[in-house]
Amino acid sequence: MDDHNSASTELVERIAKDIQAGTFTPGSWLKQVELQRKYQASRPMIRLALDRLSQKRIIQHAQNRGYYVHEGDGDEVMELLDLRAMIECAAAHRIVANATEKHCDTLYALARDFDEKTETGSILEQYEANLIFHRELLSLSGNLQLVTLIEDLRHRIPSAPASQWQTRARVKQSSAEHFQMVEAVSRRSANDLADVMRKHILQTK
Amino acid sequence: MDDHNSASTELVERIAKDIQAGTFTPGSWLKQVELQRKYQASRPMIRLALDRLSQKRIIQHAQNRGYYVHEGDGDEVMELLDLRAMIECAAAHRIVANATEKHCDTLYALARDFDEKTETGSILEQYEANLIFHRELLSLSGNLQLVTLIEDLRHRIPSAPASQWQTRARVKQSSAEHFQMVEAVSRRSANDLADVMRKHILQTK
DNA sequence: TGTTATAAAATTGGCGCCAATTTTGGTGCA
DNA sequence: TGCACCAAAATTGGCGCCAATTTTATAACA
Repeated sequence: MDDHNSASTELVERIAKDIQAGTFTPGSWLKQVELQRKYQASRPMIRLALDRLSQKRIIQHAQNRGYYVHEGDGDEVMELLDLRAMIECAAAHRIVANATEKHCDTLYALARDFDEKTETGSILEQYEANLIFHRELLSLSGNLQLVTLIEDLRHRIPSAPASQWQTRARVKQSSAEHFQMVEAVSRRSANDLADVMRKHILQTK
Repeated sequence: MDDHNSASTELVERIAKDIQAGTFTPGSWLKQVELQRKYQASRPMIRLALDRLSQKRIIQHAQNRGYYVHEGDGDEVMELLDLRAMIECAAAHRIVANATEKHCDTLYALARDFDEKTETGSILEQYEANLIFHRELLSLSGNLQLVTLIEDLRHRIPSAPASQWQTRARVKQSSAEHFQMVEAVSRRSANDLADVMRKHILQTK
């Protein structure tokens, strides 16, 4: 469909992923020539990608100085997490209402998948398995806009990979919470699901 | 702070407002030369604005064909309204918890303001007075991210000014609902507030 | 008369250039 | 030695150009 669009979109996603992965730490400058080399893209492409990322609040822009990775204000991060929790909890009722037996099985499989990555996989693999689980869970709300919205919100939360997924204990707890969510869905308990989700999100600082 | 940014941001807002106002109807093409004339801006500026609007899902892009005003899929519009309702209702509890007497007075004043615009003001004035009321109400949630998020969501709902604010009856009902919201806040009834908000949002098709 | 092929016009899209601004490094002075 | 000032280098930012594609208009043909 769109050829040009896919090129720049892909570029945006690659940079965003590298920011999440910690290749570019919060506060560091994203120099255009450097990005040109790193991603083998033309200058205008890079500039477009940077503008899009700044619109998404993933990076910030300073006139005549350039773009730098957004440093999460303590309050802002809390607000974003809070907002995520609000929305996802509100979706809990829809999720349990729409979930069939088959959906539960799928969710369980994805939860197991994440759990395995916990042991063997790289941090990036863990991150992605986690994303897939949550995407599947939220899609049960029946509202596709909600799924993409939450994903956008996620991107806006500054990555601190070192602290975020640092302790194995925290990752393991996340995995355990995933199973608790699946269980709550199976039991058709919206309130329990909402509780676990809120805890899951807010603790995943 | 940002000079360049403010220029393009302003341009984006002007075009967005014109789209909301119905100057550009859903489905119509946004030709770059035309926009250049209309907004007295350079080609790259226009292109940047168009890209930003397409990222915001306000307009859509077709490779080598151009940009056109996003035509709301029936389902998509419903999902967006549904999402708005979910989030705002979830915020209802926070709102009543944070609202002081003074806040209620402010809200009442804004509700009255909208009501007056209902009689005397232009459609655009009504639209803006409505926006201000809701912004004030939502800001009581204590979460600034939520306020801007809802505003973004609003922009993504295709305007049909002719049908949206067409009937005076509907506008009057909106105004009445505003007062009901203020009353619910005053009575510290989160559930009532949530109910009115949901109704208000979903009926404002 | 309706349809297809072709050419001209219009529109979009990518790229490089150069000016404006900021940062950096060095020099002179108290 | 520390500080202020100045010049050079680096970086960003806006603009116009031209190629690629699509659309429209025209003409030829069944």
